[in-house]
Order: sequence, then structure tokens, then C-alpha cells
Amino acid sequence: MARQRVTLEQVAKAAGVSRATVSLVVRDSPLVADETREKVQRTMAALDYVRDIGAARLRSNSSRTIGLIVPNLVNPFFTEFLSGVEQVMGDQDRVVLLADSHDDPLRQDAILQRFRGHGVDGVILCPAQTSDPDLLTRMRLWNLPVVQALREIGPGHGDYAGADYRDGILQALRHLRNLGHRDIAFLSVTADTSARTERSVGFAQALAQTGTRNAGIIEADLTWDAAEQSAAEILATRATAVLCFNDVLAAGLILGLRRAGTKPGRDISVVGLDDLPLARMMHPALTSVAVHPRRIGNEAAALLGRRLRDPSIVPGRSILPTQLIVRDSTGRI
Amino acid sequence: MARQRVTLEQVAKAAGVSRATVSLVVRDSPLVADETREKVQRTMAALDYVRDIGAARLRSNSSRTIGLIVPNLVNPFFTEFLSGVEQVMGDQDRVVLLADSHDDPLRQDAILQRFRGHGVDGVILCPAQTSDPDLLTRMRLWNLPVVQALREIGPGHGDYAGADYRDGILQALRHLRNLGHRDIAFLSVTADTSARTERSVGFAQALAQTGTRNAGIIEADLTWDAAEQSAAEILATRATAVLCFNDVLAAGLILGLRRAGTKPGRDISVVGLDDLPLARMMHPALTSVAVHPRRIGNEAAALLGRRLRDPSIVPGRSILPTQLIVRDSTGRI
DNA sequence: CCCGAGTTTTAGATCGTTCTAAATGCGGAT
DNA sequence: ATCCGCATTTAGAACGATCTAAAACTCGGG
Repeated sequence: MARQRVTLEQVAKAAGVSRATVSLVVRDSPLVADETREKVQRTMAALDYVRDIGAARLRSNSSRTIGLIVPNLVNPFFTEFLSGVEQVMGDQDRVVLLADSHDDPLRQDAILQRFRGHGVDGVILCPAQTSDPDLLTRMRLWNLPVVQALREIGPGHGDYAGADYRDGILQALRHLRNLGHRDIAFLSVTADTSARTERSVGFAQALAQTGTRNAGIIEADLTWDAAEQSAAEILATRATAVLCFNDVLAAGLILGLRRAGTKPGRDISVVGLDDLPLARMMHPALTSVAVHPRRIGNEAAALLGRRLRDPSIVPGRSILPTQLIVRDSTGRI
Repeated sequence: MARQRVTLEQVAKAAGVSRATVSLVVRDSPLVADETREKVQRTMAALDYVRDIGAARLRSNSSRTIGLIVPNLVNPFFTEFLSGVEQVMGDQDRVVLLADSHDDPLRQDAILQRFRGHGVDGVILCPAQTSDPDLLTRMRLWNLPVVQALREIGPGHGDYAGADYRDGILQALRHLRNLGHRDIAFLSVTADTSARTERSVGFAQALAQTGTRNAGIIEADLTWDAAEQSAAEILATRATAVLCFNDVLAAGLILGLRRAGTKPGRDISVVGLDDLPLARMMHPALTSVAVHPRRIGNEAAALLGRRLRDPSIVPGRSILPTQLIVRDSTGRI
């Protein structure tokens, strides 16, 4: 069975015009006469012509393709984000190349090379933990536009989309303070990312601003099991409330606390970050800071679109507001 | 800032050989002498050469790119599946183009055209509901290999990867029967897919095989809210146990039941399908049929890889076993 | 009847690779 | 010396689009 791709040439022959004219029609150029345009469009439809983007890119350097690298496809937070990116890109008639770095900088490098080879127009990157600080410089040398999202390499410059976690944490601690809590622990992660430092710093600042006290910072791997294990450590502190790095940890912790015989929401308060859909489903339903990862994905995609249209534009930083959603896992002391 | 892509030509010049030789090295051809190969490889590394896959595909018709279409990126079930696909494809040094059809056949068509334009080698498709039955014929005409997964258009032929839902449902109903339940309701979805018919048929068969009775089939949209609403309808039946289309519906239902004052696991038993991670986190923890979507993704990717290697190979059907995970949402009558 | 301005169309080069078919170099058998 | 076979290398034509620069029309005005 032969390769029977319909080419510009064939459309041109069938419509009785030149290849160049058909190419103009394909690209919606105003240069072509209305009558010709229609004739050509009819022929294209009749022959089921599909433009070969690869060939087009070879000549024109625009592949209508972007790369997306996330550190973890299993975490619903990133998949929500991903779906936000896909949505906007789909509407712009761009295609998303997806890859999972598993938070491994080497793998991330390999993915970037692969993306380069495929001629992506740009990349949306949630950098893997401990990414090489001058990765961004290298990418600039490669002429590869990048928008960072959710995490950031080095001090903030370049396009970035994220959420205002600090304010979210402040809201959470205010809420806890109002319920009478003074000693608050922080269940953090082991992974070393900008997201972690941002939240740690946010926690410290919020303690100061609300007049509450640090009852200890516990670290766990970013898995439900690890969080469940950490319940014991948390209970060993004097904390009456716990702020969690994210909802996954919060969910695990609550499971662990319940297993240990404590009643989260009564004996101890737990606040999550992210407000994943599952927050509602848990028992007790989780008080959490809504971050809207999908919207961050929308923003990141929009930023990249903007950058591709005008490479010299000044870097944009979208920090979306967060808001505390109070449910049953927090209660008066 | 100029476009400074390093090409075969430049590598060839620097290494003092011809373009063709460098091309052979790039493709690991055995035709080239070891000494030359090493020299060329050194030069490539020094110049930071990146092979342009688009240009390569233009000549050779292999883009090392596959398209993946899922009906819903928000449902964790599909993202687990997706991550399974990505994993295998990444290992094969292929890139995944991802798109979300939102269960809309028109959108699905548009995506397929886009993928065609990008010259994907093949497609993994979870068909949108009510997909045109002869979509598969069209794709054959396009010379576009396809592996279906999780759902299927028309009667099963062609490569397919899925799970043995029927057996899973049978396991679930046996379990309920052993707990003393005789009247079982089925909380199904409105969407019209092969997945739904498979589960409906499975339910009917399992009723017969276990000597239990159909206490009613309720339909809900595939959202947590809709499932929550349906609790009232369920309670209006004589059912003492409910089998749910999937865990998302089960989770919503449990929420609705609790809100209505019933205690799932005691007053009424609930079984989910899929065993998403959240099944463990709910209260009561959800009894569910494990399906391992990630593995199905692995399988689908493997099937497509096989097909690409040998287009004439006989179609493969991977139906993975399922197993019932008993937790707290089911109990003796 | 030719000219210039404006509109529409086109030939041919080009992008970075792979493929085909032929050229080259070398050692040993004739 | 000449020729053969083998291993290695290469020139040049693809692939399917876009781009550049120029050609071909059309239409009033001089």
C-alpha cells in the first residue's frame, strides 16, 4: 500500500493554478482573488488535502507545536494544570507535546533535546527539582522561548505563571488564628523546588503576621503513604493545627491521624493547599487554599502565545490570587 | 538574533566528511567505519548538533511521534492512563502529542486532522462518545495506524487495550451476594460509549450468574455533583447495594448518601469501578474494582509500537485482569 | 497605443534531512 | 599489471512546503 499523501502540487494541478497560489490560499493570504480562493478551497476539500506542517516548518520556522514538561503526571494538580494548557493551545490550533520529567533533571534535559529535534516553537516548563540554574541561559542560546509555571529556576525573571501561595498561606493562618490556634506545624516535602521555598517562606511570614508560633516543620515524600506515616511526628509536636504543603499530603495526613485515633477538625485542625477536587470528598472535608491549577495552565499558555507572537515583548508574570475554602477539617481549638 | 541551527552540512564540513556520512552516523548505520563514526560523533557533540526530525520525516516517513486522544483530561482515570502511555513512548524515544476531545466527535475529527498534518506515525484513541462508526475505515484510508483503548467503536476488531470489566463486575456482585445482598442497583452514566454498554451487559450477566436481582438502573452525568444528586433516586429503590459505573460516581454518591443521613457500608453498600487513588481516602474507604489504567496505557503504547514496527501484524487485543479491592463501603446486610 | 500603478499569479530556490546509485580505496587472486 | 569483491564514502535528487522576485494581467490616463 503506497504512501498517497495529497500535496500542494496535486491540488494546484487539479485546480489549474500554481503551487504558490495554493500555498497562499492555505495561509489565508489576502493576495489571492476571491474567485480563485474559492476554486482552490473546493479542490482542497475534494481531494482531502492536509497541509504538512513539518514541511511547512522546514521553510518557515513555525511548527504550531509547543512542548510541555511536568514533573509528575500522576499528581492531579499537574494534570489539571496540563488540561488548562491543552485547552488554550487547542483553541490556538497548536499541538501540545507532552512529557513527564519525573522530577529528574537528566530526564528533563533529554526531553528538551527531543523537543528541540521536533522543532517546537516554545516550551512550558515546570522545572524538575534541582534543575541546573543556567538551564534558562542554555535555552536562550537555543533560541527556544520558555514559560515557567508553578515552579521557577533561580530568581524570577522571564515569563512565569503561578499562584499567590504566600497570600493563600496567610489566609489559612489567619483562619486558624481566628479559631484560636497559636501553635502551628508545617507538613512540607523533601523535594527541593522553588514551590517549596515559596511555601516555607510564606509560612514563616504568615506566622509573624498572625502572631502564631512555629510548632515544627516536618518533611515527607510527596506520597500519600509518607504523609500517613508522618502523622505520628505531627502528633509529637505541640501543634494544634497543621498547614500542609498540598492536598495530597493533607489527605494522607488525615488518614494517618484518623488511624491514630485523633479526630481531624476537632482534636487537631488540618489545612491543605491546592483545593483538589478530592478535598470535598474526604472525611472530614478538607479546608484548603484554592489555587485553580487549570487557570494557571491557561495563563501559562497565553503567556507563551504572546511571546511567540512577539519575542521581544517584556516578560510577563501572572500570579493568580488564591482563596481559602473552609470546610470541616479545621475547627475551634 | 539569527536562526543558528546546526545542520548536517555544517557537521560534515567540520568533520571533513560528506553530509551523507554524517547522516549515516546519526542513524547508527553499520556502514560507516568506526574511526569515522567516532570523529563525527565528537564533532556533533562539539557543535551541539540536534537532528531535525521534521526534515527527516519529510524524506523518510517516520516522525517518532504519536497522537493520543482522550475524552476528558480532568478525570484522573484518563490521566493515569495517559501517564502509562507517555512512559512507554518516552522510553521508545517517541514523543506524545496530546489532545482532549471533550467527548465531542467533531472536536475529535479536528484533532485527527491536526495530527495528520503533523505527520504522527500513529494514534492511540479513546473514542469520543457517539463517534462515527466508520471513523476507523477513514483512518485506514489515511494510512494512519490506530490503537483503541478503554473504549471501542463498533464491534471489536483492530488493536485494542482495555480491562476485563465484566469479570470485575462479577467479582463485585459475588462479594455483595456473599454479604447477603440480593437487590442491587446500578448507577450508570448518560454518556453513550462502549465502556457503558460493556458495564451494563456485565451487570446483567453478573446478576444472572450470582442470582441477585436488578433493583434499578439510575443514570447520572459523569460529575461528582450529579452523582451526589442521584442519592435520592437510589434510596427510592429497594436496593441494599449499589454498583457504580466508576469511582467518581461512587464518590459523589457516597457524599450524597451521607448527606441524606445514611451510613454507606452499614445501611447501604457501595462498590466502585477503577480503584482510583482517592478510593482509599474517602470515608468510608471505597470498595472498588482495580483496573490499573496506567498498565492499560502501557499496553496500548506497546500495541502501537508493535504495529508501527510491522504494519501487517495481526491485531492484538489486551484485556487486562481486574480485581476487587474490599474496603469499608460494603458490609453485611 | 503605450505607460505606470495596482492587483494577482508564478517559477525557481530553499529549508535539513534521507535515499539511490555510483564512486572510491584497498587487498588479494589471477 | 589487471581485475574482482568488499567496505566505505559520496554527489545529487528527492520530500512538501514557503519565500523571493519577477511576470502577467487589468485599467485608466496621456
